[in-house]
Amino acid sequence: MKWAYIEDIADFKDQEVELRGWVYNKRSGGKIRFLLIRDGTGMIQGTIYSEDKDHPLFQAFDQLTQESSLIVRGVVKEDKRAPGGFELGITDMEIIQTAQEYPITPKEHGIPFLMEHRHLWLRSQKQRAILQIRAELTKAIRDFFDNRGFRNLDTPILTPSACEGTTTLFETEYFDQKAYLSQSGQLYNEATAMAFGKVYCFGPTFRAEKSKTRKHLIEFWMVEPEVAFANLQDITDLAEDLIVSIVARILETRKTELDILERETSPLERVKKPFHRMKYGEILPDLKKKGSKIDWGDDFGAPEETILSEIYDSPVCITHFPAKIKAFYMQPDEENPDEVLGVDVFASEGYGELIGGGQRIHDLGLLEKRVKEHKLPRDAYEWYLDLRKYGSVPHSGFGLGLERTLSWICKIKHIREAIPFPRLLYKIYP
RNA sequence: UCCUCGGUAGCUCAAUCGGCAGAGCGGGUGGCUGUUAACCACUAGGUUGUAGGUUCGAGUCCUACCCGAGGAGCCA
Repeated sequence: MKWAYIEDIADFKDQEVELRGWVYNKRSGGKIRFLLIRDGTGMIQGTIYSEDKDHPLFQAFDQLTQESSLIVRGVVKEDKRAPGGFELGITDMEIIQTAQEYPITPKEHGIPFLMEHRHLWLRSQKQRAILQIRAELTKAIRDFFDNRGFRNLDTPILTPSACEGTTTLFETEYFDQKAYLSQSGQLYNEATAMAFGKVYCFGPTFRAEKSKTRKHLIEFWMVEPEVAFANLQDITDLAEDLIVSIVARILETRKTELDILERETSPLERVKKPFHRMKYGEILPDLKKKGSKIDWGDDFGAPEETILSEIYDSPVCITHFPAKIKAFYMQPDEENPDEVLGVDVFASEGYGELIGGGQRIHDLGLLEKRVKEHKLPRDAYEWYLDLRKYGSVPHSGFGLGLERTLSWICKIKHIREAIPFPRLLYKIYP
């Protein structure tokens, strides 16, 4: 008999199939029994009917507990009464393992309990929907860059020094040296961009910051493109195109999952080019008008991100930040050296910063000066300075946080649900 | 790191002024021909986060600690 997956069940109407999966829930009614089976691709209701109270299938059914694993065989029937529109008339059942009392019952649970059982929570409908969209999002991002001729070149996770020298890094041993977990692939991207023109890296990054908010993970995934000869304008266009492209893909292919999450799609449908683009200095008066206490030179905080999404109902690009709040490698604006050619993209609906990036310093002298000003160990950056000695060109790039983007697309309350196993402040189990 | 709130059955929660520790779900037993987080009846299940203190008496009040949640700063 053919082993089928539930997501393809419509193709097997009136045919006999074998399904392999787990018990999601069961209900019984005297001479009829209902079994909700999930197989990782979907869910279907199986039915057993008999006049005989002691029918072997009833006996097997009665043994089943939530999340027991089993193989069932039967005929696929279309039935409007069944969730999903199809059901399986079970003719044969093989129990693989009878699950012990399953902790996550089909009732409400609290966050601490669910987090403690994250390895099981992943089986729930909403968690599956979020992570299904995550998988599609990753694919959409790769497709976007691959289709534009970008080369995917991985950057190291173990690094000899800080990329930006600001945020706290995880330190580890590297034989007789110290090493740090990467917090960005950018500096290495700049090297590969000089070798390949257009590159991107896509991998995990680590921040040892003691952040405890719904927008922060200790370990998160980031895609970082870097383009030789690109300026701020070019890279802002790229950032817009990327976001428009991935949102469109999710709307097109993951409607079912967005429905499971009860995600209203109209804010996503509004994600079209061009985005609102403003200089930092231009947006300040609007922020202040709405109650922000920000002054020129302050970085955006949570209140500013909230206000931005109150003013605009789609993503916004902010450029030309004060130099002192940005990283050492940011290219200053020629007309106004206190400002740098950086761009941040803020999501709508209060989800905050999705993208941070901009144009990098390509002048050797200026970069050397910045390294000194930021008190960075010059010998660790020697290779990075080399990139400015041998055919230096203006170049730009950015980083997009995968989990933040996913949180926004799914409109979930907390970023911890946007990754299978979140690493949170002081929390590394399971 | 700071601020706020919380910890009672496997889970979600209740317990009046300090006065016998309870319900729903889940488990077990039985019932029901179409259930949709099924339903109905019965049943088992407790070191009230830990340590100390006040009191005739503490889940409740006080002190310290542990754990968790929400928020801030920093960032993607």
